Amino acid sequence: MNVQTAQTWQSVQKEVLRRIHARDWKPGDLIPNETELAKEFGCARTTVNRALRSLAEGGLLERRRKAGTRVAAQPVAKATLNIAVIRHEVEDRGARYGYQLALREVRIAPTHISAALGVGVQKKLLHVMALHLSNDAPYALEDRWINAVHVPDALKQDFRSISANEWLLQNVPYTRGEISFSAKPASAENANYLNCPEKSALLAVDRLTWDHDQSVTVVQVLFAPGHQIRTRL
Amino acid sequence: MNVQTAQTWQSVQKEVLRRIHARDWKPGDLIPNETELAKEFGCARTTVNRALRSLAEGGLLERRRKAGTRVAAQPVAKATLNIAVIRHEVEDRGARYGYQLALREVRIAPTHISAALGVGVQKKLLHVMALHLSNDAPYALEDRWINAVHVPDALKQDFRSISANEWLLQNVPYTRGEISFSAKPASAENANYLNCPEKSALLAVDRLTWDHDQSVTVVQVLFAPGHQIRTRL
DNA sequence: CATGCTTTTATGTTCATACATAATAACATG
DNA sequence: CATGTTATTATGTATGAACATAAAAGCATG
Repeated sequence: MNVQTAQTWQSVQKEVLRRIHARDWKPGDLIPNETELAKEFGCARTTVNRALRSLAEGGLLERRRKAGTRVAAQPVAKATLNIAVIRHEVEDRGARYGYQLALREVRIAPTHISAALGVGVQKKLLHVMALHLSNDAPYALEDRWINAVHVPDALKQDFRSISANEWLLQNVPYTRGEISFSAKPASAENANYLNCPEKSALLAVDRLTWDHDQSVTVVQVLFAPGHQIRTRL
Repeated sequence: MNVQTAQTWQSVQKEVLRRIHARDWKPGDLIPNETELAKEFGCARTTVNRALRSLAEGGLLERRRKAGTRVAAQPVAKATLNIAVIRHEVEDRGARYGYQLALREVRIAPTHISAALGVGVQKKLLHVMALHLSNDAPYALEDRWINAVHVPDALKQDFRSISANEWLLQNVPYTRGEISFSAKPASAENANYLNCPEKSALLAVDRLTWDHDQSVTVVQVLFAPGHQIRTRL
């Protein structure tokens, strides 16, 4: 019984982490319950709970009432990607941000777009394409459709000085969304904007956002060849 | 003062979320402090704290001592990707998983690999390539180097029936890692394994993991063309 | 007016206690 | 022995009170 004092939940977490990394507690193992740990560490059960809950949220522990807490058999690595405004992404890398509106039109969308947005095929939607630049070089190509029925204010915007990306985030709330990452070959049009060979491998990020039961926007962002999205584990 | 009873931190969070989505509290706005909200909701400050802290962790609120809590000016969308064992990824999609070891060798690594792992250029490392199959079709190509100095047990494994991916997760702990996503054109060798045209756009996931100050492994996983990594926002 | 010290304040955390809830284990009953 | 009921238990949550801490704001001093 290693009774210590002046425990913070972080210090409890740190010790638990140490034991997991040292393999005192191996993947799949049941660890002592909160009451026992609290006694051992000389702190309140609340404090142990805080430490363990936080680790469970990170996927390193699995907890179930009555069954207890065990070390995750295979810690599902949770990579948290911060999908920021593209301007900030560029500026954070210490580069000069540039923006060019490539196209703005109101028209009937291709069926796969209106289907994704869940609007009638005959509805006119706002279509915006824009190029984001980093130190004057093409950085990303944004191809976006906005549900003009749900977001009529978007029709008043010309998106010449502010990107749809930023305008929407500041002006239109959303309650949920989907995001997907994939690789796509550059079309002739893509290649033209991004100044790269046709069929180059491009990283594509597709997003679809909803405000309650109304779709807001669907967007594909194509990054210039070589672009990486990185994060810690 | 809308005094309610029987408050749970989830119900407080729900109401706060409602106000943000309804734009009662707009991006950038300062919201009432914990004590005031606790009074309004008729619950303890601790309960309000729990609700707001959780929202702040999700990036929707920004909190600073003394300065107070404000709605994030632009909610940085945090996409949490679950990087699971590839076998589980395939099985979760309801497909039959298959595994083929393509190559296993112990040799001096290319300099960019030994540099990434932070080992001397003359050190021999374990190199493993394997193909993961979904319903007998190529799903992903795993190209991995293992730091045999730090993980000598890996040399005893032949990786013919269990993938290095799974063996490492179950047997070797790590304390931190980096992960990056990008798009790459298929090399002739890639194309051969993945049964796709050369120069196809492939989604690449690169991982580098460390156990304290010792590198464990560096791996590149190339997914077959068309593969998507999806998640909710 | 700049600079450093002090006060104030909102969030952050700990604690003991109490009760809620999910899930297992034990038991009873047919 | 199968099945449904009950007790037990570990985590989950709420509370009030107290103190910690970061940071802004106010104040004083040169």
